[in-house]
Amino acid sequence: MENLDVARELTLLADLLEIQGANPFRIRAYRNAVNTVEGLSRPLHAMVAAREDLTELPAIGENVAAHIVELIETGSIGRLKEVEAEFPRSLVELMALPGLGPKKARKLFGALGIRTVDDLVAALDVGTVEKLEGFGTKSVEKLRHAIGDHRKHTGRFRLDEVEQLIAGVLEHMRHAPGAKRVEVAGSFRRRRETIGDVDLLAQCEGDGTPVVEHFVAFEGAARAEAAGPTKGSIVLGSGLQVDLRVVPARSFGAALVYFTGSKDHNVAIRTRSVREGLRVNEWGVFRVPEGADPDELEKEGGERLAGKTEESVYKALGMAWVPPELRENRGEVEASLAGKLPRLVELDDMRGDLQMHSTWSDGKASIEEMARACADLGYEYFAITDHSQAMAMLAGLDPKRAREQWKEIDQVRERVPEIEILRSAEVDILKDGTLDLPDDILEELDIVVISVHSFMDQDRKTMTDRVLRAMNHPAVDILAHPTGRQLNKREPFALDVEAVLEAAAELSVAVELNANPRRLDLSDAHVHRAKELGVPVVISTDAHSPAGLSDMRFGVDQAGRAWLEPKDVLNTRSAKQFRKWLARKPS
DNA sequence: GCCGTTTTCGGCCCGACTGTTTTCAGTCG
Repeated sequence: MENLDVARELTLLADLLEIQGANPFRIRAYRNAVNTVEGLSRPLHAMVAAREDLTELPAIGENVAAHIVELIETGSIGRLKEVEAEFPRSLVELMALPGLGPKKARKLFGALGIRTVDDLVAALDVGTVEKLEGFGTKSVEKLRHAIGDHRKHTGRFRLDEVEQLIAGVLEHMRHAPGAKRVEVAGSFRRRRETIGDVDLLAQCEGDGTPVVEHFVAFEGAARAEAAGPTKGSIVLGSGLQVDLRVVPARSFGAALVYFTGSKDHNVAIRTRSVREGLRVNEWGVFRVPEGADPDELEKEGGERLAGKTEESVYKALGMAWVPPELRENRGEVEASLAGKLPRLVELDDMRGDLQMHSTWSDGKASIEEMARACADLGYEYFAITDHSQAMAMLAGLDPKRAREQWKEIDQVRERVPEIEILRSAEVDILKDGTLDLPDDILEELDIVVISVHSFMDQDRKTMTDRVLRAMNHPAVDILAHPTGRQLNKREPFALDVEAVLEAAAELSVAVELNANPRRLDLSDAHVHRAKELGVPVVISTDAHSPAGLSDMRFGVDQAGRAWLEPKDVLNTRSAKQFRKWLARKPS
């Protein structure tokens, strides 16, 4: 049982309690606990096994701690079973539909016995939903659209997909009448690995209606969901929802903080500000007048302290500006107040790229083309890591071809002297944990990268033992894409990541943060755990062409979400310092 | 259900838009 499984069960409990109509603050308490669990870098099952006190964790008290222990030790939560007896867990599937919340889900279930999206479709078809109190022709129409979208995609889009999907919207908004500036906020700005919907912010003085009207008229919009004087919402043909908010310059920074989120981050800073007699909303930071009832104030009532820039908003709250990647209420608020925010790793810090392929295996470009592309990026060094022989369909290298490749590397070293080329290979970890190239080849490589590409359905113990055995080979330097996941496509394979990271620390093996936006493997929480354990991290693109080298920025963003500083990332080191690390082991 | 520079009870972030409930609940972020 992984932390994500625990988070899922607790979320389910919160959702069902909401349908049941439980105390909203109790529901929020569960959701706060979920946020803690999702951000936790250590596995709860290990903490439970070690009899650690879970109530030490933020937002987890006696009750939730008991639920977690029960879940891990018995596989289920009694409290959840009780609620499920009243409302089936399939109802939360309904709540995934935009516009359908807990109240309506309860109503559909109570009045019509609807449990699933399929049930809902049937009821919509026979017209019984429309007759329900609280539902009308419009809401029925919206539900039909929502179901269509729901079936079209999994609900979330990868970061790189969203970049492409919103390019047209951003171009369109450049011509919005009266809009001075348009920024993307939300989870996209926080650089989460997947995005649910996109939040745009436009700056405009006075009435925002023309900006919103221009926005909803975007030709790529399948339909408009909402359009008011300060807010609009469209759904693109892909099913991606894009929301727009329009604010004046004096509020732009406050709105940017607010719509960048995360929700938990906002709640944390607002809760703090209430204690200071301040009020924070998307219009600014305001001092609540002595004796005034905050509920009676206008949205911009009271003395305005800040709002124009994000920096001013945080400063008014006694905080340093927080990088968007950190805004998850996982310690950044406290760190900001204490002046102890990390200086996150940036693209400019990167001095080399340690995984890429050439035409020697499944890459699209020659070694020389990759070398020149890396030199153009300003790197000091890079590693050519073509596949090993087990990857026959990818033209993986056997010992003979590896030696041939080295001759070509020598030639390219002469032709492109401005960059250091490391002789390497992405060596397959075979089914039994042995490596796919013989020791004499491994010893002659400058750097050895290993990874799993086969038998990914092994059980957790077999897979973990296999990876640990491979890591114990003295020639190994880097474990690449450790969990094998592909976002929205392939689940990570069963692996005890905690055990792997502990071994990496002991064996002085680095772990890769694969920067390819389809992978981003390890995840941010696991990378954070690597940092805690002192495991060196490398950020590599796994590029199969010169264009693929630009994926580095996705890896750097993810590293920022894991709180990584330049010193935590091996390939921020100069070539000389990196060479020193390579020489750390006798072999 | 959690939490404490209002410490073991009484709070808990704040605003916009939609649809339909003629004065506001539900949903969303």
